[in-house]
This record gives sequence, structure tokens and C-alpha cells, in this order.
Amino acid sequence: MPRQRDYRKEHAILDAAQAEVLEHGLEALSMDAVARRAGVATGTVYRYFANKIELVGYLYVLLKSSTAAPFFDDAGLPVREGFEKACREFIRECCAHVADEKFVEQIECSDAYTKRIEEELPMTFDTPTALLDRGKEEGVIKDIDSELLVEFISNALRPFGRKLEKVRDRDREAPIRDILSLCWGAIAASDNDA
Amino acid sequence: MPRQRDYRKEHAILDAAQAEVLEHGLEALSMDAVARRAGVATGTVYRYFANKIELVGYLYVLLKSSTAAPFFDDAGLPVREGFEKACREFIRECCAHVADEKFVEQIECSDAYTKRIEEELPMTFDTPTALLDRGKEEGVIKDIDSELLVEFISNALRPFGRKLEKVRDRDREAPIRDILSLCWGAIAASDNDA
Amino acid sequence: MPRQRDYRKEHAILDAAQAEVLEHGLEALSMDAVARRAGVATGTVYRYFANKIELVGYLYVLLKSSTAAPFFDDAGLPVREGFEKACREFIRECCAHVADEKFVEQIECSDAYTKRIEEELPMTFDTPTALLDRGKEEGVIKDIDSELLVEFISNALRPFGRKLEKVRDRDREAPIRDILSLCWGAIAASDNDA
Amino acid sequence: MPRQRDYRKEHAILDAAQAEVLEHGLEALSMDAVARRAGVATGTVYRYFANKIELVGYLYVLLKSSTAAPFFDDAGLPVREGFEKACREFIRECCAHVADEKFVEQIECSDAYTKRIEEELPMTFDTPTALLDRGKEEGVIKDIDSELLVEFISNALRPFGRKLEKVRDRDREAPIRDILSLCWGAIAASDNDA
DNA sequence: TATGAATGAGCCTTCATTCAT
DNA sequence: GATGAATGAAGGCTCATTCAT
Repeated sequence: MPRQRDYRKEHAILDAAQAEVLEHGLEALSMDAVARRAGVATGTVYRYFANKIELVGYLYVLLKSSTAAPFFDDAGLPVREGFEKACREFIRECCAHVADEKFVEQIECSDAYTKRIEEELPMTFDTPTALLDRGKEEGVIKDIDSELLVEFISNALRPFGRKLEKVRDRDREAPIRDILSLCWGAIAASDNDA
Repeated sequence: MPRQRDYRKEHAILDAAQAEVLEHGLEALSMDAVARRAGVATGTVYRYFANKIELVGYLYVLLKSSTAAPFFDDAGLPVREGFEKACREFIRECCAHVADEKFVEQIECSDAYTKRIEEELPMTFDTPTALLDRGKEEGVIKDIDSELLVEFISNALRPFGRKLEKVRDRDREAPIRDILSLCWGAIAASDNDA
Repeated sequence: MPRQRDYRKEHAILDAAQAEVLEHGLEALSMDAVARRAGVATGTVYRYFANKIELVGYLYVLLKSSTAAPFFDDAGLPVREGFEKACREFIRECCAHVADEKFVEQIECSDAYTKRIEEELPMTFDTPTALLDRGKEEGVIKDIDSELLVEFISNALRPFGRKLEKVRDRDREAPIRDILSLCWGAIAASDNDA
Repeated sequence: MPRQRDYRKEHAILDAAQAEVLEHGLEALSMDAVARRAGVATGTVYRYFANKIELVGYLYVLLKSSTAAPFFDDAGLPVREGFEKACREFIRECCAHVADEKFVEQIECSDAYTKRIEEELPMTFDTPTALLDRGKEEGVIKDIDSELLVEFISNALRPFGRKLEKVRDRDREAPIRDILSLCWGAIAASDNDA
């Protein structure tokens, strides 16, 4: 038996690549640097990933899925409660994955990668909207296309990850409460809205 | 920053750089290409900008200011009306400057540039919030820090620029109306919110 | 030169190498490709051949001997008849082995291999010249050193292999007849030649 | 005024490439080596030749034309005399250009280059055959397609260049006389040839 | 001052060869 | 003995920057 394909190594390479991008930016990512950081010979990287684009693309998919969108599945809670829980969850995720997010953004900004990746990865992250749909039935949520709602809320929330990341946990509560109030106000069906 | 006279040349170079990035992406930007496109010798570019980073940084400042944030100054209109007008304005701006926006993002994603630029360019784009402040006094807007409000709204709206850009003008009205409804709902002081 | 038993494997490797060169050229020959095609591990190739040069050299010897020179042994036929038969034979061989010939040439052109091979392989393919010698005795062939004669004829004929290979069998007869006429004329002792 | 394109440099690069191939073979030709030998930076080579293939291709054309085929134009001499003069000339050329010839062969053997070059260079070296045509009219040369005649003679003679190159000038006369006798015999219309 | 040729470090990738299993 | 993962030196090429003219 020969030496066997080592999934540890694959992981090490991906990790190294991510770290490298985080430190020096996607544009400065060099395969040599990745190899060195992963403790591996240059050629070895190519045993696990056909080329630079594939390596980056793979990493992209990995990280993209870790911070996708708020998750409005229906856990049976009252709508507003469930909604705020999902939002909090999403914000927490965003804070936790600021680094990943940054990486994902770098790739999405880059023409070279985006094009290639788009071609090969349909990547439909369909997030559940059951809770919102029930909210609409109950008349507490505006009758607006759920997809639009999710998009609006995600857009509004996502950037706060970066902001809150640096804030101590107990200092987050106040701004988060404000933000949630804005979120709920946005989607709530109100009387003034006729 | 430019060293010598002939602002025509300086302008030509910046234009060329912007066009080049638009076409091939920041990562593919080469000084030779910029020079060629600007109808100037390679070396000349270096008379006007000390190096690539400075050139890109300068371009960044230029474009960053063209799409900053929604502009809530007080034109004396009723608050809601004024708010929606500002939002519409902002959305329109976003659509019109998708390309610039993309460029700005590319740079903001890129560590190499960001770090240098941050050091040299404080760049505080303070947007007026007079309208929101009046709204709060009148009791029609939630009593939340105006800066946070603007941020929330900007975040939520900005990405729609990309989306609506591809849509025909008359087909934009429907989604925009939905979005505005969400925006106003977000910030409006409602009874359920006590 | 092979190190161990299993001549099947050895053969498979040589075959694979030859096929690989035929398809992609000597310059693109990679040990990995050879191994893969031979259904063998990369390392195994090195058990049979010390290195790439040795493998190629071995292949060279194999193929070189399949297309050497026209074979003027004396089968008792009238000289001219025998001569033309040998030439036809040689042309046919050349056509059949164009591929091998190409390979041999590729190696002979390549310094890297040639030098090494020369050192290790004297390789004297002495072709019989009995027929020519009898011809000279009979006075029908010019009194010129047989080696020179063979060389001249081989040189003149060999390239036609490449040309005639693509021609349908029955269309070969005409040009071959012309060529044979030239060959015989070349070596025939004629009166004008005194 | 900037530094001007320097045709000396272009020449130096071509020379260096040729020398490099002669010494180490086409397969070992590296752009770095060429640059170093030409006394130039790596990048400079690319200013004169878009890439390796183009450099080699250009060199090929240059050298290919220096040893093409025997030149049977009609200088008014008696046919046989003219023919032998042309052959002698051709042999001399071959001797003088053995190195070039070797280079040309290396390229023609190589799949990678040949294909590319073929595409871009029709390269019809049409050699004059006026002398042969007159010879046929006068009835002293066989009535065989002139192109075939030239090909036959070229094939037969070319390899002798390599052989005679190493021989001192005065020792060449004897073998050359033999060879010319063979050549003339080949194409001469003789009575035995009915 | 403008020009654009020249520079050379650095990048991605390949591949002969080794060696742990 | 066979396997194929690992190695790392090289190779082709690009491009920011310099500098002779």
C-alpha cells in the first residue's frame, strides 16, 4: 500500500488559503504561500486542487454556505418571537463569520473568480420562509413576496456583523434591540400602512 | 497624488484606469494598459501618481463619493414624503452607479489598497439627518440613533441597485413601492411598538 | 534496462511509452502518463527502467532496428531485378513504419537522449551488400564503395515513406516506378559514364 | 525620445536561441537561458518575441531558408555541367549549414512546434527547375516530374552535408565525384532505360 | 518633461524522482 | 515488489517600476 490521500492535508491547504487571503488579500494569494503555510510542497497542493481557481472556488463554496441568509423556518413560535429569534441568530452568525464573509466578498468582487465559479456552481441556497408565510396568513406581516422580505432583512443585517464583532457581548444587546425593532417594523403589517 | 500640471492628462489617466477596471476587473489592472488607454507613455503615469496604489486610491476617493448614503436633509416636506423621496433618490443613484459601486467594493475588499487608503484618507462622509431628526420630534419616527437608522436603510437598499439596474424603468415601480413600504415601516414609530 | 522479472509489465511500459510519444510527441512524454497508460504505478516504471532516459533509449533501440536500411542480400535474382525488389521492400517498410521512424528521428534530434544513447549503444546495423558486389563484378553497377551506394539509396528513398504513406495503394505504383528508375540509373554502370 | 527598439538585441536573442539549441537541444531551450546568453533580461525577450513558440518559429524560418533545396536555374551551361555545379553548390551549402540544418530538424521533429508553425507559415520554397526542364527537352534527362527529381536529389544529397563537414576540403573531392556520378546517373536519360 | 525599452522578482504550473506504506 | 502521494526545482510568462534617451 502506498501513502494514502490525506484529508488532513486537504484541510490544511484550505485553511492555509483562507488564512492567507484574510491576511494579505485574495489578490496576493500565491500557491507557494499556501503550500508553505500548510506545511506542504508546492506540488502537493496541485494533487488536491487542480489549480488556483479550483482551490479558491472550493473554499468559496465552503464559506459561502456558512453565512448564507436568515433562516425563517417555522418552529411553532409566535410569529414576531420566531422572527426576532431568527434575526438574532443571523446576526450572531454574521458576527462569528465576519472573516468568512470577508473572504466571500473578496471573491464575489473579483471578476476572474466570480465568472468561473458561477459557471460551475449553481449554488441555490434556498432559505426557508415558512414562518413569514404563516405571518402573512395571520395578517401580522405585510403581504410582500417572501423572497423580497428575506433579501431586505439580510441586506440590512449582514453589515452589522462587522460592526458588532468588535463589541463586547453585553454591549451588543442595546443596538441589537434597536435593530430588531427596525426589522420587525419593516415587515409588520401596521394600520398606518393602508 | 498628481505631481505636475496638465490636468487633462491626469484626468485621462484616471478615466483610463476606471474603464480598465470596469472591463477587466481590479485584479487585472495593469499600468501599461492604463497608459496605453490614456494615450500616454508608461512612465508618464508615474509622473502623476507615485505608484499603482496611489492611482487606485485616488480613483477610489473619486468614486466613493459618488454613491455614499441616502441624503436625509430637510426640504420642508412632510416627513414620510421626504423620507421616501430620499430613498427613491438613493435607489436611483445606486442603479446609476452600479459600476462605480462595484469598483469601490473591489477596492474595499482588497487588503492591499484598503490599508494604505485608510491611513491616508479619513474620508468621513457625514450625511445629513435633519429630516429624521424632525421626524423624531414629530413623533412619527422611532427614537433611535439617526446614524443607525441611516446605516440600516442604506444597507437594506444598496444591494437593490444591482438588481434593479437590469430591470426596465417602468417595471421598477412595483418592487420599489414594496421596498419603500418596508423602509418606512422600519423606522416609523408605531403603536404596537411601545 | 529492466531490473526484475515480469516481462509483461516491461512490455506494457514500453508499449505505453511508444503510444504516448506517437500521440503527443517525445517532448510531452511524461513518466506519469506512461505509468497510467501501462496500468502501472509511477514508481513501478522505475523498477524496470532506471530513469526516463533509459526508458526512451531502450525504446529507441527497439524501433531503430525496425527501419534500418535497404537489404541488398543476394537471393540469386538478376541484379537489376534483385535491386528493385530490395528497394520496393525498403519503401514498403518505410511506409509501414512512418510512425516508428518519426519516433526515432525525434530521439536522434534530441541531444539529451542521443548523447547518452551513443555512449551506451554502438548499434552497428550492417546491412548486406552482396547483391551490389555481384553487380559490380558483372559490370552492371558502378564501381563505387558499396557503403556509399547503400547510403545514397537509403537517403533518397527514406523520405518517400512519409509521402507515400498517405497515398492509396494502387496510386503508389506510378511514383514508385519513377523512383526506382532514378535509383537504378544512379547506380547502373552506363556507357556515357566512362 | 525613449530608448529605441534595438535590432541588435533582436539579433542577439535569435543568436542566443540558436546557440542554446545547438548546445543543449531544443527540448532544453529555456527562455531564461536565452536571455542570459543574449545578455538581456528575461522580460526583454518577450518584448521582441511574443512567446517561446514565436521565437523558435521565427528562427526556424530564418534557418530553413538558408538550406532549402538545390537550385536548378538555367545559367546557360550545358545541362550536365550545370546540374553538377548546382549539386556541388548544394552539397557545399549543406556542409556550411550543418548546424542550421540540425536545428531545423529538431523543430521539424517536434510536434509542438511543427503544428503551430505550419499553421502560420505556408513557406513555399519553390526552387527553380529550368535547367532540368531544358534537359528534358534536349532528351538528356529522364522525362519525370521535375519536382520529384529535385526531391530525390535533395534527399540523397542532404545527409552528406553532415558527413563531409568533418572532412578536410581536399579529401572531399573524391567522394563528391562519386556522389555526383550517382546523381547524374539517376536522372540521365540512358539507352538501357527503355 | 515625455517616452517606452529594459529590468527582474515573482507567479502558476509541471514533472522526474523519491519514499512511506 | 508495488503503489501513488509527496517533493521541489525549473520553466514560461507577467508586470510594477526604473532610467537612458
